Amino acid sequence: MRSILEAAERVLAENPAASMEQIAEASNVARTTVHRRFASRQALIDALAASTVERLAQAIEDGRPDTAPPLVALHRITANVLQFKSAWGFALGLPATEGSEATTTQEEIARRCMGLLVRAQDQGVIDSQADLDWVRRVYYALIGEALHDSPEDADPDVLAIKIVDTLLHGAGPRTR
Amino acid sequence: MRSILEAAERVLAENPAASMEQIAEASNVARTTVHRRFASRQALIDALAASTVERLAQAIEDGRPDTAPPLVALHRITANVLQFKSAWGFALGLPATEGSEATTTQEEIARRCMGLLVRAQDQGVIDSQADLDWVRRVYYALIGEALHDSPEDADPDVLAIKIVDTLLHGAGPRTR
DNA sequence: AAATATTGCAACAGTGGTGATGCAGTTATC
DNA sequence: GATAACTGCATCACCACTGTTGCAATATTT
Repeated sequence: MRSILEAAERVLAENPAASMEQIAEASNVARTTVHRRFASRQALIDALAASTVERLAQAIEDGRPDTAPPLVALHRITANVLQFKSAWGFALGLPATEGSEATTTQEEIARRCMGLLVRAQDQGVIDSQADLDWVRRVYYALIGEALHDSPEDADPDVLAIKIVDTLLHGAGPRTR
Repeated sequence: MRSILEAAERVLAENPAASMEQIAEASNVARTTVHRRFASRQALIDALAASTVERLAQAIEDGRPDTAPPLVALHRITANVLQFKSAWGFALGLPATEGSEATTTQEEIARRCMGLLVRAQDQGVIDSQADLDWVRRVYYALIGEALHDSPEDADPDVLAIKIVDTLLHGAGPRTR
């Protein structure tokens, strides 16, 4: 059950169009068995997406987004998410069914993130004029980009520093 | 010929797994005709990717990346690319064959971009400590993100300002 | 050990896409 | 206007994937 989802993660990460056969093979199970657990390919994908996004939400929660000081939370959450995504990230981009559990949780995560950004803005960590929706999307993009080339080797904390620094100060010259 | 590629762009943008049939239909042509022009599905995709990335390179060149002042070039190129990508951007993410014409041109574009960033750094527009490879990827990501929600309506110049500003200064408080 | 559930295997029908071909009608070229 | 090129259409063989089922073998429970 869980092992099938794990195998699916691995296989689909390499080839999003992989067949049920390949997934079954990767989890050392007959294709029929997969079909017995998951009525359809879509059902499997939904289950995978839901399970993964659920754990992502947990990793974020561990950073205490609405109680820790914004900067601290930002760092901790970034590091947690990096670590999680580098191992399980693929399934988060999976095309889950409209209105599925995965989608709902994703939205919940976005709300959590916005809440954190609002607190950061209130405390002057983010410019008061900033478009927080844009900031959030940039934040997401930076995380994705950081993983794009430093998959295994890099220390999540180091990467997190880089991301938060870029998010807040950009690439322009430092005036201090 | 060209009209088929244009239709393919439109159709594949909505559904990357679209069939030759759907592409043919969208270009008001019989499926056989498509097959007569493009030996295989992959050949069509390669041609589409090559043609598109070629025009992107032109749009970048129009911004004079290695003669105009870095900030000016950055703005102009960003606006040009935004405009181009909002209309034709999808095909740029297409899985072209290894070592195809499209891939080569992509690399050429990346080199052009790096050259511009180096000049920007030399002139103090970008921090002398900055990791230019990272900056370039962040730049790409910002462009992608900007298009993600403002597809048609927005003025490319306004978006370009937002992107360059974020790239150089981030979301932190303004000290001026 | 007996009963139950789970699995692998083989086989099947169904679907949908790919790529090719022959032919007849249409369009462009000279 | 004749010729050559192109197109649509119908059809074909072929393949890969999905989803189902029956059955025998294997694990699990009790």
